[in-house]
Amino acid sequence: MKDYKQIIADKINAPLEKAEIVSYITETADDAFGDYAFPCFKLARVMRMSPTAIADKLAAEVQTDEDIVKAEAVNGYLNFFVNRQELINDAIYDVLGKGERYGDDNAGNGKTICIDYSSVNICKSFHIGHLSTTAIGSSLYKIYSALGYNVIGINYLGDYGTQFGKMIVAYKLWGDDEAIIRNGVAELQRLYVKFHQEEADNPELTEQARSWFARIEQGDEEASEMFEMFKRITFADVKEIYDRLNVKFDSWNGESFYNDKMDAPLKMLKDKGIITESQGAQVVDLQEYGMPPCLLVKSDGSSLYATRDIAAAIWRKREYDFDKCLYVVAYQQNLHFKQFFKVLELAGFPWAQDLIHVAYGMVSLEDGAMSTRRGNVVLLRDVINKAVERSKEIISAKNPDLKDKDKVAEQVGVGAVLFSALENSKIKDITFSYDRVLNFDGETAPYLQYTYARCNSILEKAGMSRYAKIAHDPRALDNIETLRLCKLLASFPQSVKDAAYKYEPSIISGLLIDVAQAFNRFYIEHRVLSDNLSEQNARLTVVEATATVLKKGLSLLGIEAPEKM
RNA sequence: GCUUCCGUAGUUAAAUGGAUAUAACAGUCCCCUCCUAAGGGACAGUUAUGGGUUCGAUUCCCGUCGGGAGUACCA
Repeated sequence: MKDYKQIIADKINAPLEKAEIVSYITETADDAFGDYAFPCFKLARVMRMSPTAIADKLAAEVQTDEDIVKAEAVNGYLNFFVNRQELINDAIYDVLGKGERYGDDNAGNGKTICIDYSSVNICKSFHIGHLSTTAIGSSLYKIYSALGYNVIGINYLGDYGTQFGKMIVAYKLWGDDEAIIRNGVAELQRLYVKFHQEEADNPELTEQARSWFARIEQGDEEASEMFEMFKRITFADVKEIYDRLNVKFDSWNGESFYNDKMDAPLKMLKDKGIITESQGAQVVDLQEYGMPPCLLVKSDGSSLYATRDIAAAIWRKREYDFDKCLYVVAYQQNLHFKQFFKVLELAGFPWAQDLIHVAYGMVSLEDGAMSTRRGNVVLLRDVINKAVERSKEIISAKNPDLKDKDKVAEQVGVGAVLFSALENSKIKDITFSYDRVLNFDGETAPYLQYTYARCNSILEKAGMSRYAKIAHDPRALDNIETLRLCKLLASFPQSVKDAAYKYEPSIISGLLIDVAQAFNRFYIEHRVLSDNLSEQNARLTVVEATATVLKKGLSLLGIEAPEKM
């Protein structure tokens, strides 16, 4: 695509730096106004003229050519019309030329980025509260990879803490091996909930749990064996979910991995005089930064969450030499991240500014917050199963002869679930609703997949695959629907970059919805397959370019695009 | 209390400080002898509130109201 803003800036004879002019140029709100606009209001003071007069004057001075065919002044805006036929052509051939690599970039070559996401807890079932971190993290993984970064996906397992002592106590008291084999994590979960119920009346249990956890830490054989069993059961459970969601990790180093890696960082912080003692605990005072102190060592000498996170950040920097390290974790932990980032900064690590907390909103149920302890959760597996079920129902109603029905139903159902976590700004809270996840109409993954399948069906019927080189009639593309669609296709690479640098996959999902809507309008207005071959060939290029962008965009969200549905 | 995030149609959301605030869902009504109706179209309906900055504010600043989250030995 040509850099129209630059081209236009060169044609504006205003007393401003070119870069500043470029920064003011926007796309028009309505294509009736042209394609790009330069608002003249800021010039009013400099030029001592009204914006309307300035726009008139500048418009008269613009030299039109084959790129910029018209400039006109409207209400203080200087509006430009580009050569739309060429814009359409450039957009299509840019997509077709790059194919599935459209949107890729080399901006990240030679750079490493760590993404800490999903981070499951041992013994806890995978519920919808874990969907956001998993879907957003996995999508950012794919987006940064497309931009050429070397990406390290880290599942920072929650595999450390007194709760595992509690699990052992619960297992020894009420454990039922058959039920565990049959129900896996769900059974562990049941034991965990039971423990918390019983613990309320029997504080003795808490003491036992503490001592069992101490035995895990000391490497006691019986304790370790049980702990390993809990881990195996949890992994079997989450592996199934990750496989279905097509989510991958390069490292599973969890909290316990850093158990023996905290002493050196603590000593270093002490040597630098950052740590002070307060109420028996060792803390970093952050009052002058408007934050409560960051606790690193409890009064009983044991470590805390922040201690492990600091050790982990230092270890990761040494191991991966990351350019950035992202933590895809809910905003509830905003303060925690601000604190430990600040501690690392105070410790003199310049890379502390490369640690980024990618915060997202909470998921709650219609009847309130979820709680693993109270057993009030919606399991992700159940949600996926219901979505796949729904997808099957629709297929049998609308397309009963479809091949690979089960596979397509899985792709559509899983897509719908993933999309629900990626469609909106990540910071928004979500109230989980089956009605919404199971609705496959409108702005949803199935709508995008359906539109892709529509494109594909036309391409298949046309019986050819590469349209780029076939002669075609450009007049078949000279219409507003094609223009709007092609502008969206052309903006895809920038959206991929924006999504990466704002840590916001919804920028891509939003664009894909716009693309699908624009395509479906194009589809209704302009029949593709026809006897007029040069017209057909021209429109086929639009269809193929749309299919390419939809498929690529969906893949960056971690969603598959079935050829037929 | 303090810190912080969020308040846009009935609901869920969009909008680098720019032109008439944009979609979807739900509702009512149209469109399959026509490339997949998981689609398209029509109708109706929105910036919490009071100030300020600005030529121009959903966007930036201050206050008020409402909601979420956090706030020392959990993670």
